[in-house]
Amino acid sequence: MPYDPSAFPPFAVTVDLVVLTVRRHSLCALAVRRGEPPFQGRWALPGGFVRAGEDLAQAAARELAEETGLCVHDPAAPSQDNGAHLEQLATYGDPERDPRMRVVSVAHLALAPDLPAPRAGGDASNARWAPVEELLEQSGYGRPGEAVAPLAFDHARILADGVERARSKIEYSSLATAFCPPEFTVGELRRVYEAVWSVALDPRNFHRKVTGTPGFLVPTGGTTTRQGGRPAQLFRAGGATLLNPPMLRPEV
Amino acid sequence: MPYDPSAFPPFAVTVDLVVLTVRRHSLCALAVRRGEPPFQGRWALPGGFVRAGEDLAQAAARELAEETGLCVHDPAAPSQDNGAHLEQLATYGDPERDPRMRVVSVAHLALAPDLPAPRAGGDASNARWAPVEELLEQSGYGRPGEAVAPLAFDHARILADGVERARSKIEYSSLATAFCPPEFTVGELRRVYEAVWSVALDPRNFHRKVTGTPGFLVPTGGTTTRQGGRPAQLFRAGGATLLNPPMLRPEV
DNA sequence: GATCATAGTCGTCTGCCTGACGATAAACAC
DNA sequence: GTGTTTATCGTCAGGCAGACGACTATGATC
Repeated sequence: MPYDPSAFPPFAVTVDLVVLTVRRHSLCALAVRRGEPPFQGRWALPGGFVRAGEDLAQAAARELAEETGLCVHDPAAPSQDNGAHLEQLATYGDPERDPRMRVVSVAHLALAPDLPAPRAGGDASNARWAPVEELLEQSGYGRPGEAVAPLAFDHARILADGVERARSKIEYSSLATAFCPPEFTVGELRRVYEAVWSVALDPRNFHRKVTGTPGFLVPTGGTTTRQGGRPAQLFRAGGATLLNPPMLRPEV
Repeated sequence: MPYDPSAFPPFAVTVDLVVLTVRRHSLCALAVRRGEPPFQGRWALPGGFVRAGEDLAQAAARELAEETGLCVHDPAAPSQDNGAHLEQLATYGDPERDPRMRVVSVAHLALAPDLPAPRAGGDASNARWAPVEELLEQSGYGRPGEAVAPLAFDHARILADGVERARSKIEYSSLATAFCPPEFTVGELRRVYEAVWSVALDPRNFHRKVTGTPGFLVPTGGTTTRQGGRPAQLFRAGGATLLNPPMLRPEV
């Protein structure tokens, strides 16, 4: 069909964020409470409209900074610490997903080290880190449990997709280090895997695997005893981004 | 910020398709020649506007049918043959990507068995299957070679992302069978892997791997000699979608 | 200070999978 | 029949992962 500027319907385009972190041995996501209809009072993923001159990645980084204060880790400037990993997740465009109008949401996935309490921003009257299994209960994506209202819109689906992406991506990439502070121990990294996968890993085999993968971990020379027990070596994330062979996720 | 219907800029939303197939031992993508500005006369990926009441996946399936006649393989109705695999790839929303207006494109990846010559549809004055390396030359995503005009818009980038997705996904899933006709031999499946990865695989180890993976291949009982040589067993794709352990892509 | 609990680190062993490659089988071309 | 092509089965060595023993170094408790 020939080009006709009036032939296409207008859409609103938003970015929604699945921000994951590991707190107290469990995988948590950032949720904001909606301060207005629709879904007023319900929990939702942070997000907002893409602005006129703005790229999708820019919009996601801006929203992330507004909600958490996190700066996106720029591979060109690795000196910047506390930078989070941010990547595009998927796009959700069901015509019925927002009752107000036709909204297409480009969801992004952010991985961050454990942070202090989030600050609520924008139209959210509250914000919190919630265990993902708790957020996904009552939504068909988790085990039934406490009577918690499901996430607004299709955000449970988006969160489930983001969690699944994170779970599979730490298998074959060094992304698990994005959940850790700049310096961390092998045990802390192992607890990240255990929290994200909800499994127990053998500390000895895990240690052999991560220290034996070239470029994954770089020793800093320091040690720490913050976990109790024998002091552990401190590491930084090495340059390698792909793990080959991958870390194997145990069968359930 | 409070909700204000006038606070967001309007976008056009399109779907673009990376349709891949294997022809004559090389990975090919569907390209359409643009019949109008911008980029008039240049090759581009097929695609079009998402309609008002249409889901993104519906729009992609509709465009695919318009351009190729392919029906999307519905897992709920596996009896339908010649069904292609279709999945969302990524979304591209650079403000400058379309000089006419602000367009966000939700790219999809389709994998199809070898097809007869494509039919040009919509505003395309021509359509063809072109080897991906040829389409990616001159675009910074392939080796320099013949003087071929690069793809329109950011379609070279989209194609490169789609090809990379296909290359990595056949490692750990049974998706390579989507490139094959309903019944195929181990050798034909091997040539799919060889074409997509541009490598040579050992026929004996490949045979051991695919026949030894439960649920990957189901023998139909028939044999064929369409490749010459000793008759080969015919298989259908089994129910397994994930390959565990994965097929290993040889180092370059 | 001895003992215990906790966590980290190094080794060993076994089984599975892969890559390399030899050998055989069944068709077709001449 | 001989040669060529493709399919299929087998063998062997190396690498890696899971299971698990052993030892080390700290803090807590008695």
